[in-house]
Amino acid sequence: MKIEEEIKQDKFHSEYQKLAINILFTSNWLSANSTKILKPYGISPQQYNVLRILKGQSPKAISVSNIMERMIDKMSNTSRLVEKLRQKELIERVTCESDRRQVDVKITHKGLALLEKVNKEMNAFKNIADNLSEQEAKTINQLLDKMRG
Amino acid sequence: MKIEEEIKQDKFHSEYQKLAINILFTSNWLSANSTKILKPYGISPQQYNVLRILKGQSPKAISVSNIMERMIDKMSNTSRLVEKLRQKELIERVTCESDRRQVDVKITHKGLALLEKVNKEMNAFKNIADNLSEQEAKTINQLLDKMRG
DNA sequence: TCCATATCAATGTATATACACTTAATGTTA
DNA sequence: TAACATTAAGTGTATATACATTGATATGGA
Repeated sequence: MKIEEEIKQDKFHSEYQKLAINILFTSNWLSANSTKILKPYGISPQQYNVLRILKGQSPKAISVSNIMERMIDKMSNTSRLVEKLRQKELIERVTCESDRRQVDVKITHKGLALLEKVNKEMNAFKNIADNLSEQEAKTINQLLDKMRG
Repeated sequence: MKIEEEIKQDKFHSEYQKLAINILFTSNWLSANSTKILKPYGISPQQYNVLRILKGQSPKAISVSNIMERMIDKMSNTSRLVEKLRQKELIERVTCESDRRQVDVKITHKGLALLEKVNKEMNAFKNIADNLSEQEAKTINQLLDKMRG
């Protein structure tokens, strides 16, 4: 559906302004979708993002600041997110011996098992694939990268 | 900068997964930018969105639920946002006489004046225009609309 | 008219977020 | 090595958010 209809605004100041609004709107649309899928599993999209990052490094551990660098939303509070995941026993956290300021974080078997189940449902990206060709997805990816400069 | 570098992830499961992440990341990037510009004016991006919607209707008033329909983030709490703006005297709120469940909301002179000043700075969209042609912006807009189905 | 249902806005509450500040450990250099 | 700067992580706090619920009004059918 056209963004004009989604937010009932029939004209925009420019194609660029419309683009900014379209990106924000689409992002919220994607988030709402993930939140809904993740809810029954008791994790937020941000926590899911952290779990995926840790799975990507598994079985190695990485530091909290390394997690932060890899997060989609750099502004979120990684320490507290990690603590939430630890309470659920989805990750483990150990002080790094060689640099005692750092904390080594690693996904647990329980975390990997959860991710396995969730990922199946997270073929929410299937929705996207239903509407766009792979080439079209690639085009947007290239243009967004270009846009951010 | 390529999304791969932004979040230090060198490969994705598919072009579609990459697209979802790219949209979320770019949206956060835009939000962080607006938050920074708006901060000295004491309003949040959501409050800015509401003010713009009200300006679009000015001098007419619209109901809280009409505002909600037009918001980029439909999930936010419009009642409370409106109350914040009222406290700052940027809008006014009157119970609708013909339907006493509704509330008529209208932007004030003070609100319009603030928007005027902010909008000048909000040519943050200039950043986008620096990197993309109008045709490229249009292409992304069309593809995002198509993507949401 | 009466009652069930729908709609509009507001509120309660748990959680999340932004952002400044603190604490502890490590690096640097005079 | 003492003094200062930097880095990593955690914390305090005000605000924002998601989401269920409430309360008031309106609507539509028996």
